[in-house]
Amino acid sequence: MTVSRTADPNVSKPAKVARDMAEPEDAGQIRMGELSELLGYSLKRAQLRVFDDFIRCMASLNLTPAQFSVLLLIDRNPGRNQTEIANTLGILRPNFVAMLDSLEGRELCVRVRSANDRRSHNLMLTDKGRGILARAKKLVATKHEARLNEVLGPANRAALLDMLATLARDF
Amino acid sequence: MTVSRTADPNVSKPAKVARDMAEPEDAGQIRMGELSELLGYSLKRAQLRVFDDFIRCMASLNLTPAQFSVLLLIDRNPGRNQTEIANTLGILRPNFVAMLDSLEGRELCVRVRSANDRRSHNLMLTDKGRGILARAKKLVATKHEARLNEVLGPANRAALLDMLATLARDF
DNA sequence: ACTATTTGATATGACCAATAACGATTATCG
DNA sequence: CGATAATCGTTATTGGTCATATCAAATAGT
Repeated sequence: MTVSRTADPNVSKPAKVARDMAEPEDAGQIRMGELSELLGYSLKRAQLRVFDDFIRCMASLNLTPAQFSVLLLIDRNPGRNQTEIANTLGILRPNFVAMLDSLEGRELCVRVRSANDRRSHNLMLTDKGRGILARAKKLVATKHEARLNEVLGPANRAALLDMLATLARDF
Repeated sequence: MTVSRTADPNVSKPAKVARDMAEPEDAGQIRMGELSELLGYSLKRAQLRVFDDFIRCMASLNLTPAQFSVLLLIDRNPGRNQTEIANTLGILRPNFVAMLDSLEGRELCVRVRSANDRRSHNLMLTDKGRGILARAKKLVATKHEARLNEVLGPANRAALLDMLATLARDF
């Protein structure tokens, strides 16, 4: 993609507001055209904002959205191997290795060689990992999702979630 | 982020469906846990799908979502400079250079040194660029957005767009 | 005039996505 | 059994995007 996370758009050039005449007549706001009707564009924009807020809310725990989702999934499905966890998150197995290295290096989870199949690793959280995850969940609920509820309202938030799930599933 | 575009998630391991007993009792679906309630997660997932479809719909014209948005913006705001266009799209100026190089190389737009300010380039579409843009808009309307309407329904699509705009604006 | 700022551009680094390939292990099946 | 194929985690590598610092040229401010 291309839409940046920090190059805040529509900064609107507050410099030279209300010009005292004499200029090519434009110099005003830039017209978005049918861009405002493009679902994909708004989708991307909203996603970047939401992720940004998520990261800010998690700053004290230093967890990215992806890391959070991995911890969550391992906690809910202890003993699954890397391929299974990576696949359900849409992460390719090669790229999942470094990610697990990081989490395991922080002692949030462990790889345990499976007894049945000595090729695979059974993944599970450490006590520390469960503690961090619990704190992370609280932060998400009280800071992140709470803010979403403020902006959207509970009903809209639920409706939005439903539509997004529909898109991710049936599109 | 981390969610991949092609590592299709929830492939669900159709191998070994309906096992004839005798297994560690799990081996079934992986539990998503509160991940299904995480707005950011669904947002990302949906965004990747929509962009993927956009790219497929545009395959004949070879336009990415970002390139399409640039052409659209230049068409609606001819004569603006690179900084202005890049900023409103959330693209950083350095990263916008190669993008314009590509579009200009395909003769879809041109940079014209400004007479007033000889530092800046006035951007405008070529005739070819306008032609491509017109065809692109048709493809988006008849293939891409039409499909979104099918899956969501017109009312839901409008509501979704509104909520996403709200998020991108007020969040 | 002198300094500061702006514009487009270059170079570079960090990170993510994607593919191919490898060693170790397990499954298949003739 | 034994050969072949498939799977698991891993490494290496490539291409793409995002971000920062910096530059020369041009302009603005004083």
